Amino acid sequence: MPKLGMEPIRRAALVKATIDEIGAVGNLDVTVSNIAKRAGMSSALAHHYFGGKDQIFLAAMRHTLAIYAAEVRAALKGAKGHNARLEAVIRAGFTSTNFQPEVIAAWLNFYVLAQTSAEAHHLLRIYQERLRSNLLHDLRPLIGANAEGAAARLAGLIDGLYLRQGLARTQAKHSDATSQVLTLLHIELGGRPQ
Amino acid sequence: MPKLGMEPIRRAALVKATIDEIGAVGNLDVTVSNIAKRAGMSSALAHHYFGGKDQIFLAAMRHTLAIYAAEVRAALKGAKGHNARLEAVIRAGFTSTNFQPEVIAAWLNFYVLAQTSAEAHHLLRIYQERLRSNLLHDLRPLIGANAEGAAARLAGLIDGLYLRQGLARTQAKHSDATSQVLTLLHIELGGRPQ
Amino acid sequence: MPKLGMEPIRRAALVKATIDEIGAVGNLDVTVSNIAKRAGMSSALAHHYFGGKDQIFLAAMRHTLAIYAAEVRAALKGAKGHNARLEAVIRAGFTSTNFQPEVIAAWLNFYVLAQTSAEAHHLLRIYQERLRSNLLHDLRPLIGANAEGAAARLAGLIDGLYLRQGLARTQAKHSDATSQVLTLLHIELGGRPQ
Amino acid sequence: MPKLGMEPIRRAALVKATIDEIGAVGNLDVTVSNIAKRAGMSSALAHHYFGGKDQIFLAAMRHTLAIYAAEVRAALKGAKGHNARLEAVIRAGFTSTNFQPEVIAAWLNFYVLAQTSAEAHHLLRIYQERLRSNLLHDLRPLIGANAEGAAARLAGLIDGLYLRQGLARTQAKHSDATSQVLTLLHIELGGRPQ
DNA sequence: AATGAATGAGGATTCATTCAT
DNA sequence: GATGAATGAATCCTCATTCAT
Repeated sequence: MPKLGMEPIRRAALVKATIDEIGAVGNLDVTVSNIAKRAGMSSALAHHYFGGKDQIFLAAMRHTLAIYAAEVRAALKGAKGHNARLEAVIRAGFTSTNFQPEVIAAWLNFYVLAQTSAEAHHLLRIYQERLRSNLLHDLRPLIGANAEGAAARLAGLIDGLYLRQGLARTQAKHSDATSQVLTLLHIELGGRPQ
Repeated sequence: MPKLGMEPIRRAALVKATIDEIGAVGNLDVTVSNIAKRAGMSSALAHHYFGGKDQIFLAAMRHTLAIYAAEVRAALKGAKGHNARLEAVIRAGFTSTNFQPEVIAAWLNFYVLAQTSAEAHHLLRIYQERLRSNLLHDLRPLIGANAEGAAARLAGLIDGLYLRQGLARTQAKHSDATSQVLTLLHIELGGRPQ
Repeated sequence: MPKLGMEPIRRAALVKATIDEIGAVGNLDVTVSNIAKRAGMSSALAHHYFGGKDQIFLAAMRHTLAIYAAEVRAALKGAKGHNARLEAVIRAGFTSTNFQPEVIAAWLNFYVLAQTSAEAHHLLRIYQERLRSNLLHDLRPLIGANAEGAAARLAGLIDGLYLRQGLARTQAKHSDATSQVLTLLHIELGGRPQ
Repeated sequence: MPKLGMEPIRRAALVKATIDEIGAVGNLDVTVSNIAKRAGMSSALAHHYFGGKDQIFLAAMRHTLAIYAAEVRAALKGAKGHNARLEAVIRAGFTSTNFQPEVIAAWLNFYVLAQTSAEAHHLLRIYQERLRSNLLHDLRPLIGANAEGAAARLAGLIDGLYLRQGLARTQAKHSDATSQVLTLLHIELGGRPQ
């Protein structure tokens, strides 16, 4: 067998390497060569499988978003009731998987990429819309007309804490970020600030 | 006859051009040549005045931060009372000056720059700390022990809304962003969500 | 089951594809991959059968020259008398088969190839020599000492018209080219220009 | 040692180097690096002055065509009478300047370039049209209705002999080529072949 | 017989930066 | 003060070619 079926393996390795490399370098000025090296192959092969640097970035982005989406879905599966579901959605965003330095760095850079790449822009929009709709779905039964605003604030705070975490070079205390958002959820639902 | 006092003029022109160029391109992959062209001079002169690309970026960043700081200071000057001061701080961040597309794009890119440049990192930290301390200063008398958390949430939301605005290519409705934060302030102070 | 006798079929397909590809691209910057794709096989197989790009080009060249030679031979077979034979040789060069855009493009590129490839140079020489000798063979009995010059001019004109046809992107009016050469033949044989 | 007004000097050096390099390599697979090296500068500078490889080629082509045109013009200036003018036009094409190996190689490659580059195509068309019109201008008064055909044949023969000279690696006997065309002129004008 | 996998080599192009004037 | 000139160092991408299966 002529070493068949390498494509998915190679692609996965490249996607992983891309995120790691972006995390290591801190921006999108990563070279295809270095990504490929990190993934254990030649840059030519990376081009062969992805067609170009842009495609590699987009694949990495899709992967990151997919992981996030999967975590949310998994979290929702075990949650009963609106409150539990809202909590689950929030916690999913700050999972240790999602809150690794490389991933945070990648997220930030995807926002930059979205300034130039229509596709990246689109992907980010989808993420935002999904987050908003997830929150709205369970906020509405609880607080009705206030749900819209609450969802916007919760989503905004989640993104803002992510952004800020990119700056804090400390080993991410995701518990902090999580609890801030959960607190906001609490008070949005009518509880006292704490 | 050598023109006297050109330096500050040239530097200002370059700083302005840098922000505009970053806004136009959407990321930090702007060339010194293009910045210089935009500022009406040769790239060699840009190097002469700033020493290098990094310094140009940092100067642009300092400028943006300085503008922001000035707007906050001015807003605080006319504000009486804790509530008014908190509102002023919040509103200052979403001034039309600060909320121009180029400026938003620049902010985002400064976060990226802070991943690699210690100086940029430092500047962003100062901004964050100042925002936090401004909020804290007037929150503490009002809500005491809850002030810390409230400040973190308000600051996080401000940054998050900024980030999100970078994506929305619509002509910035800064009123929306402002009112979201003001609403959060309101409920953090014990009001009912609205 | 290994297919038997595939070799000649594959080789023929590649030769055909090469000429078409050169015609489509317009120069020798064609890739083995594209040629192979056009021929319905992998580039590895193309290498397997020909050993390398150079060999593929040479095979395509030999094929083109062979076709030409065959057409001349066929035309001569039905021609009686010196005049008829000369006409036949001339007409054979402008057959619709030989005068297809791809073929003309290929010819031009073979001249370029002959600048670097000794073998290509050799093949082109053979073609030229054969044309010259064909013309000479029937000119000599008719015009004696003038035959050498007349042959050189006729051959030169044939090649020149070919070259020019490469430029004219119009659907080849081979009749024009043919009649120009036939007219030259006429006057070389002592007729009045017309 | 940067001086002012280097541009025309550099451009001229690059054009010259391009023709020489094409002559040396035998085709258009020349590298900008090698052209630049031959011209005594870095490839970056070559790009700076021309913008890209294509532009370099076109400049070389324009230069070659301009030289040719100048030689024709000069030759015509000293020629009195239709016969003399026709001879002058013909001889000009085979001047030692135009008939250097590099120049012949360049011509051939320009024909190839014209298959892909609209601009190159255009330039070659202009050359052909000018040659045709030059010939026609002096043929018409002499042979009237036959002028069109004669011009086509003369132009075709000139190009064909050029093409053939590209193959003959012998130090160009331009006298031969010239005399062939002059003989054709002679017989087109009603003389006996010789 | 046939091909997917893989790569080394090379080339066009860009750009920050330096320097002499 | 100001700039044209100049380049070295990258970087993306392509492609002929090889090899294991």
